[in-house]
Amino acid sequence: MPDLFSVLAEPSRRLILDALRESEGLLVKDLVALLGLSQPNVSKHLRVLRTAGLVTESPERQGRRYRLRAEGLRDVDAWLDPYRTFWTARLHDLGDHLDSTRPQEGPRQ
Amino acid sequence: MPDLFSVLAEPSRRLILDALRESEGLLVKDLVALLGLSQPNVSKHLRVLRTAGLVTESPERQGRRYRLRAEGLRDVDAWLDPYRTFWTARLHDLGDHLDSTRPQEGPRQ
DNA sequence: CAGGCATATAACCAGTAAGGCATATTAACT
DNA sequence: AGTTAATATGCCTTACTGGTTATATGCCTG
Repeated sequence: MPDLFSVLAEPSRRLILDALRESEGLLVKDLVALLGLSQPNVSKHLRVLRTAGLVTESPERQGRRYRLRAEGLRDVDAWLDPYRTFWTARLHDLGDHLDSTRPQEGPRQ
Repeated sequence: MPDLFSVLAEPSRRLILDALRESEGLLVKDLVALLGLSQPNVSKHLRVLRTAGLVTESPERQGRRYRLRAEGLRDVDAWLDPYRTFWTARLHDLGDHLDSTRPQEGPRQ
């Protein structure tokens, strides 16, 4: 129910996503250890993320493995899109001073 | 001080950005009329957006013109980037089954 | 210089959500 | 079944923030 941006507004939540992105699946306890957050806190955040479609959960021998579901972020990407064309236009106007602030840029589609 | 995602988490704020994106500059009163929000409310949001570097303000004959500053969104784009590669990879691995399963966002598992 | 717009700011209220602690649930193992 | 490990949930408190109303500021214009 809460929209994607609100979900991402929580720093801890982004940390969780980052962690999951780099590890292809983690147990709650791993996240707790990794991020130094309390277990209930992590569980709560995971729930929000799951509801938002940003992570998936699957039962495992000892615990539940959470994995990133990056496709959930496509909506953000989509929202960003019209703005993106905007700033590329700008870029061209201003003479790439923008690029210098950002090493490797993967060109948008 | 508040991070970009928190700023974007506010629906009204996104509306303002959208409006500015499509109009190349608007006065506060225009935004008020356009979005049906109260003037102080709009002003507050604009301040947040300005602080976040998402809009610029310039004095005008009768009022202040606010313009979109899309480059401010590059950080979001940058954050998204590693995830983006992720989902393109996935897509390619799984043979687009993701796309088909995502007409309107499936219920939670 | 007075009056009026346009906008910002201040003070305040209310909803909401994060975090902590305790407890419930579930699952494996013995 | 009893114990333990892993995770989820409920309750409570607290902090933050959006929204409103009222007021201040600044700028034109007459």
